[in-house]
Amino acid sequence: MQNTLETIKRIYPLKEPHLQLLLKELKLVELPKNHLVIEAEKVERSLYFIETGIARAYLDGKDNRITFWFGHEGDTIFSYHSYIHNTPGYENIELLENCRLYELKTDVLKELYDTHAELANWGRKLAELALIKTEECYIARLFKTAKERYIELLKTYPSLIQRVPLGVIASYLGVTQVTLSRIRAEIK
Amino acid sequence: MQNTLETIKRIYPLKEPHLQLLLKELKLVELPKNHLVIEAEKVERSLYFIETGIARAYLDGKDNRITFWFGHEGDTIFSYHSYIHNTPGYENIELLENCRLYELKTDVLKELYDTHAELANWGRKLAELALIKTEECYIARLFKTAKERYIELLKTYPSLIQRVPLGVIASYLGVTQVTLSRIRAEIK
DNA sequence: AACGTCTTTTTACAAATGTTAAAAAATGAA
DNA sequence: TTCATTTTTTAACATTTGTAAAAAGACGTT
Repeated sequence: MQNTLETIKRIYPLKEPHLQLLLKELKLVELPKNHLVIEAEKVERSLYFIETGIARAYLDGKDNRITFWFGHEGDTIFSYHSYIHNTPGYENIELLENCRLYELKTDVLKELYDTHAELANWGRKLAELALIKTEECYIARLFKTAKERYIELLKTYPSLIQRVPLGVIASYLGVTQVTLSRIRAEIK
Repeated sequence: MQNTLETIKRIYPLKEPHLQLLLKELKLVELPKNHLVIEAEKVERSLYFIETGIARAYLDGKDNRITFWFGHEGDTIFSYHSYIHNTPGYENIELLENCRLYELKTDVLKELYDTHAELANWGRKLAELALIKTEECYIARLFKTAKERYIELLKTYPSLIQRVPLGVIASYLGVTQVTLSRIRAEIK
């Protein structure tokens, strides 16, 4: 659980007893490629830490499917919308390869938040960090061209191109697959 | 302080003593239209609750200025990026009219988080709610056309059109002012 | 009212991206 | 290897949006 442990510690420095309180609630789950970890229209009862593997979040529109997030080792899979409103979320999160995840039940998490100030602060930090990541994603989308974001994606997730159809990546970049092909032709 | 009080209570139900701990740290500031509450390249030491008025966040690109957020009564003005990393943020937040704000120093806030579990949970909820708002903004941008988002903006901030140059709104919608004019011509 | 300034709309044209379909390339199974 | 299937690229054309500049409108001042 090396990656997950580091992730948890990096979020907020927990003292040993509180760290153990959290760790003992984690359950290793090994899930196959294409598995839907989070399903739209369902109320989610768990969050996950990605120990190994890659995942994506997508959302179906009227006549298209848009991927708006990729996650890998050290990232968390968490439908905040579903968790906060206690209603079905809007996103699907799918594994792009066989993954090892650590699962944490949200009702356990809420209980921990209510009973331990240290863990409440850890949870605050978890949300704050997720917030600035989302914000960065949003702003990158506003200020960078699809070409710039494609080049960055290659750096951040070098293995992605091997494993994901280009149509998925194109939707993440906000262009059609044809345009992505033109971008690829341009930069090589 | 009606609006701010309601905002604070709505975030997370604080019991009276903890609510007072927070309230007594708030300081009313009245600031004029066009004032920059948050400045890019500066480390921010406060967050603000909008009691009355409208504000916007913008960011300067190479040759353009993009507005990516509007806020009004009940919203908070908070540079999470600057606060979390303790480095200068990237956004400017400008008042679009004379505003009454309640200011809260971030070092006071951190102190409260560390010493009171209730307030740590309030802070967690503050971040969680900000997160899903940002997420919704991001997703709306991916799935809705500029026209749809313009119509929604008219509903959410009916007064905005009166007070903000259309160029600003166009940048928020992700189109040029010419295109926004075309949209406006189309829907009336 | 008349003037200057700023904002918004309109126009004409250019550039970028989308659409559709076909060709080429890659992949996997027999 | 060969064949069938899927994915990616290319091409031709249509549509949308951007750019630049002019026209129209709004606003405040004298």
